[in-house]
Amino acid sequence: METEETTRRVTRRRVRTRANLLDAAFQVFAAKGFGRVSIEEVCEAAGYSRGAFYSNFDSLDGLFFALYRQRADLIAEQVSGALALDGPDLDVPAAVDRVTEVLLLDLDWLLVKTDFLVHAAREPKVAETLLEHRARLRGAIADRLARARGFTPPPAVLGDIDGAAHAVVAAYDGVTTQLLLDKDVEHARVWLKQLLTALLTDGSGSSPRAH
Amino acid sequence: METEETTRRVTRRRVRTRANLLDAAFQVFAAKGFGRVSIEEVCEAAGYSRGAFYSNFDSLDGLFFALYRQRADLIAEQVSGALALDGPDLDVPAAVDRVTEVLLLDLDWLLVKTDFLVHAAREPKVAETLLEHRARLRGAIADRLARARGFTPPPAVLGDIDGAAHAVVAAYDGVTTQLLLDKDVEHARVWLKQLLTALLTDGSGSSPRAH
DNA sequence: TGTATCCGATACACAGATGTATCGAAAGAC
DNA sequence: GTCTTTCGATACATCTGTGTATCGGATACA
Repeated sequence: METEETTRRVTRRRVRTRANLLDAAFQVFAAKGFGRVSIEEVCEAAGYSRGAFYSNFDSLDGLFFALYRQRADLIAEQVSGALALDGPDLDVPAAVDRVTEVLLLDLDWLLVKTDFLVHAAREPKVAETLLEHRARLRGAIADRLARARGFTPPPAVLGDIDGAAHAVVAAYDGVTTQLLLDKDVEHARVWLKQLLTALLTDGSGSSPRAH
Repeated sequence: METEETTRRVTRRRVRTRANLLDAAFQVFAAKGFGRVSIEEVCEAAGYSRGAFYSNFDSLDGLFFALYRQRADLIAEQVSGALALDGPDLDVPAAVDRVTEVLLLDLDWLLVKTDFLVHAAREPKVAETLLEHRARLRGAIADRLARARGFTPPPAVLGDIDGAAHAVVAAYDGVTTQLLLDKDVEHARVWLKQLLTALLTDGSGSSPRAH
């Protein structure tokens, strides 16, 4: 990996192999867990030798970080899209549906993301980055809520809109935890929708069975 | 580790070293993460050689499993105690307070527990065990809710009491995730209380700021 | 106290991963 | 096409962890 900031001749082959390494890493990490993976395994999965790896990254941690960044940004984009989709007004339930769809799309991603969480929990520098990502997500949600509900304040003891956004994220995280164990994506979706509805509305909705 | 089920000659030293190994393992796991820990490190931390380890366990996984079991049972007991504390009737807020206290007591435990979660997410056999633990916990909560609220059903779209118990666990998991990153136990406590209150009551409570 | 059994330390053989140094080949610039 | 720069394969030295086999001291029990 480069440490110098001299202008390299930035080739084309390089970006391809880098992308290949990242893709392979995602697969391997999802399958075995970050802690159980060696550099060699990633290289083998990508069809390269270790030389390629060390030419593009400087450690497994570095690769993992790049991988997380890449995928997280992608998801964040999708979420933003799902949030912005309908007009400047209302329809929280529809937004909840769309976001839920995006967030619980890929079980492998949830696995890797959780790996990254526990990794970050022990590396303050990394934790900071993750916290920023989450803050951005919350911000987008809060904006959406502010737009949607006009001045209808969130109910109950959640506090202001910011509190509601916090609650949304917490619900997402909570559902994710269960999902990682039972692998039932469909159930997780309806469950998350119910939770969000319960948190964001005044409890005037219907009362389907939760489980 | 024993595989035979023959009656060994009791043992006293054995239980002590086993306990020591488990304690050391907890420290080391909390500090570095399961995936980053070697058998040697655990032994060194405990003041034993690898011989002691292999005499008591047959792999790091085995040790980890035993460790989780030990601590999880302990916590479960405490939670049960906190739930059962007051009379057969009511006072959900008080119970929420006590349980919150117990659940968010030890950051190290949360770390190790999350490590165990991602571990279990990739080992169906382990996942089953964890799911059972969680089901028991939910059961205890549901019982408590049933006792406390009489026939006041949980509000909103959560469904029945079982759904409410599910929601409580989800809230706990969600708050844990954030806590692992920002390490702010106090904030997590008040935040969890608010979330639970929002989920379990009809929203008639006060409206403190959430964040 | 004697003694049969158990526990855990030590040594060894081996497997696998790491990082670096080197070099041929590929890719871009002209 | 050539020439220069960059990429990535290979080989090497090293290190760390693993599991096993063995043995002396510890422990329980009579």
